[in-house]
Amino acid sequence: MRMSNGVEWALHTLLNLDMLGGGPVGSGRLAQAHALPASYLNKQLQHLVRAGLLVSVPGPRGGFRLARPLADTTLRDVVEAIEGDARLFQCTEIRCCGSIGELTPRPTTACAVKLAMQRADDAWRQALEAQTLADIREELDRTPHIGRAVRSALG
Amino acid sequence: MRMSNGVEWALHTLLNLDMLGGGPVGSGRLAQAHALPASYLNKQLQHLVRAGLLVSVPGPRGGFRLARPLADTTLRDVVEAIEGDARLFQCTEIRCCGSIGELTPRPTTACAVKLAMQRADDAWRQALEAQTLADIREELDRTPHIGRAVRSALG
DNA sequence: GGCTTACTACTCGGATACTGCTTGTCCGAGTTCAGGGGG
DNA sequence: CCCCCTGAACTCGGACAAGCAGTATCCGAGTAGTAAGCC
Repeated sequence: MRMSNGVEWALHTLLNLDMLGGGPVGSGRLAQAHALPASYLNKQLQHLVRAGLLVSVPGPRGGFRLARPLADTTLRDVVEAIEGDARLFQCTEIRCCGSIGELTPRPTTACAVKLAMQRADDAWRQALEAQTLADIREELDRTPHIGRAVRSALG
Repeated sequence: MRMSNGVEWALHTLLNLDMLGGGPVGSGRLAQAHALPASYLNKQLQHLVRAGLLVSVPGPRGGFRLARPLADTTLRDVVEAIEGDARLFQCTEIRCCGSIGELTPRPTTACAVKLAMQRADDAWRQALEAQTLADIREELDRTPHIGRAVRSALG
């Protein structure tokens, strides 16, 4: 149960785009910034476009730019854009199968195991939602040479 | 990023073992209880043995029995026994790669993205740890026919 | 009759194939820009 | 000199393979129980 690398790529790319300002940047240069496979990064950024976090501009001088300020984008938005919004734990209702399932009437209440795992899932998503990319950007700005390097590499 | 089915299987199996009392139960019967593939369930239960949640008894009349009361086993114990204790988000330090990485000195502080994701990870694990299997057992006992069915199917 | 011993049946445990998803790559559709020709 | 048109280059977007973890299965090692043989 490992999260896709695309989440890390997406987060750093969003932060880089914010440090550069408004203009669109192509996936090729964004990939070069962190030595990532360009086409595959492009694929991940398409997920962010569909989720409304990025806007894509076709043609020469095109690329991707932020759809809204980083303060309005939470970690949860990014994770769910890449990974989907499926639950970490998927209940397959095995309580209704096999010899035990046949000996019990159709349950009317939700599976207690499922509910317990969902509580943890909710805590995770809530913690993700409580942190915006602007918070991380602020953290990064404590070391100013990072922003300078980004502008120097991509600007 | 989906959790393995083995977690669900392990949780229900642990609960079933507790409802039956102390004696060891073979993986064949435990699997039959929920119509699961026996050998594969066996593999998952081996993980629980290595984690110290179960004790295995070889030979005829052998099987698996609980190593300790359910009140001493948390959801986190089970999840980490099956899935391992690796972080959901694994930072690959791409900030040090590519053209940006070459323009920045070796960072002395931890990656801000990594830290933010770890905070959510910690919230998840904490929520898992706050719930014991005894709590779920208590929830299940609200509908007594479940326990009767388990004892009737496996006892 | 009681004890020892060999055998059988049943269990866990790990080694061995198979499947689906994540990862990675490639090519086509669309758009902007530049340059040349015409008015 | 200005405008229009054609072509080329560059971008995103989705379709097409490769690698790997999760899934499923099988067989061997070991043990408890049983039954037969011996004292």
